[in-house]
Amino acid sequence: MIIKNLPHKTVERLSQYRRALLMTLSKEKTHVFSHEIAQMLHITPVQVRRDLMLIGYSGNLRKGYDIKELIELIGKIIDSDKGQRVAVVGLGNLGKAIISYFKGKRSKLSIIAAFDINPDKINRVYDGVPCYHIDQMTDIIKQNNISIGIISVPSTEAPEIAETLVLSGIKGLLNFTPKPLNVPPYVYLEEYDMITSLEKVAFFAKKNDERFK
Amino acid sequence: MIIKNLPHKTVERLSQYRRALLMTLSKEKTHVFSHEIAQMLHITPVQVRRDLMLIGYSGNLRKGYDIKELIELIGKIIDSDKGQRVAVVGLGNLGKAIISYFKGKRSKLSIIAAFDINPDKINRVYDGVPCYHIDQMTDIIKQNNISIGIISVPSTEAPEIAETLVLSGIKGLLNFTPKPLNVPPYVYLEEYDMITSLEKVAFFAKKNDERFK
DNA sequence: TTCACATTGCTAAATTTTTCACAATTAAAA
DNA sequence: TTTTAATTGTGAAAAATTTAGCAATGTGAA
Repeated sequence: MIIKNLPHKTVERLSQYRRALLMTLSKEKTHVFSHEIAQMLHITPVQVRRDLMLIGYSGNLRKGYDIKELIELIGKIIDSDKGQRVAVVGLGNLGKAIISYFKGKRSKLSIIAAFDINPDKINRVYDGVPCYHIDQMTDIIKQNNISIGIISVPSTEAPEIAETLVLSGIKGLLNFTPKPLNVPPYVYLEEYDMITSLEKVAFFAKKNDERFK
Repeated sequence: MIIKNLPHKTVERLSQYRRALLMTLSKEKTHVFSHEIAQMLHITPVQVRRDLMLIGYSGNLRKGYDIKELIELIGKIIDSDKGQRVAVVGLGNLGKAIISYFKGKRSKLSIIAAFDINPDKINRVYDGVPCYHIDQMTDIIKQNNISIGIISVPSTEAPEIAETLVLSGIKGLLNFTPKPLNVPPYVYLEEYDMITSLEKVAFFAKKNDERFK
């Protein structure tokens, strides 16, 4: 299902709604109100309703939204029906953390390969994900039709890795190194830097603290 | 230095500007143009100039911005002059990754303690950060005036950990678990979920792919 | 010294995102 | 059956964020 021009932020929240709903799933509770979802995610109920409106989902006026239906619909919108395969490049602490976070998280995304240069790691399997040498990256990506790459190598290596991934035909990249990358426009790039998050927390914690003093 | 009502997004970008500038720092290059910063971070030059305007920094009309001066000014705005101390709770792969990311990243933020329940980890030092048992958390946080907590425990534990941290007097929290938390308004909470990032990449990669097909 | 021109700084406009406000609706209670 | 009360859905307003457009300026070249 394709809905044209879904706002960036809405896409992000849809993923969060689904995650939160999957966590609250139970036999007794089949429906959820907008204000319940809102409370879980620290946003407003209107925003939830607006997002659901954008994806054309209607709730029941007195019972709220059908949890199972909603989860399914979000899947139809944000997941690719064929599924998408993911590779993690760099199997250090972060790479391993990502893989174990992912374990058991159903979803149409599956991490099916990891790459590293450390011989101790190569040809071993981590949480169900086999690790290969980086030299094999292009081949394995092409063979397995992997379309998404997660970069968790040391930042000095990041640009070269990114280039190789792009040449291997990757369609989306998630860069966890602090090194800003450059990719062609047909590759979607998302960068996340922990330091920035932490500095943001530090800044607003400080500000908050002054305000509540 | 305090500038009232600095936009949320600007704070985030200031941190990124600093990081990017620290990476380009060299003897030969003392100045940088707005379009150079912009290119590194995939944003527009106008946006860079606007942000710098908000913090009251003036560049040189033909040479651009003085890199050293700018780094220093950003520090004056987003850092706390006394510095802020940080604790990592949960020393699994993610906790270790965070600590090692942080190593050597100067800055007024310092990770000075880690907490876990695994006896093998307790009383050991990881990348310069000592690990204590979670039972000691409140004491150590108070003694060392730690104001920021990073939560990297399994998501089931997160709410309890958050509560303890809040009671210990923490001012800001960075939650890496997919479990949404609740904290009082005087605590700044930032949540980051890798799965959401990855799903976003997947969604826009798919969309991009259709567009460029 | 004068000129050319790339860049900054900034106002105003545009766009995106969030919130308000309230009519419509319907499940459950009376 | 009627009433009540809580919730949805949404147009319109507000707020936040980004971008356009351009005058002003200062550097280096002529």
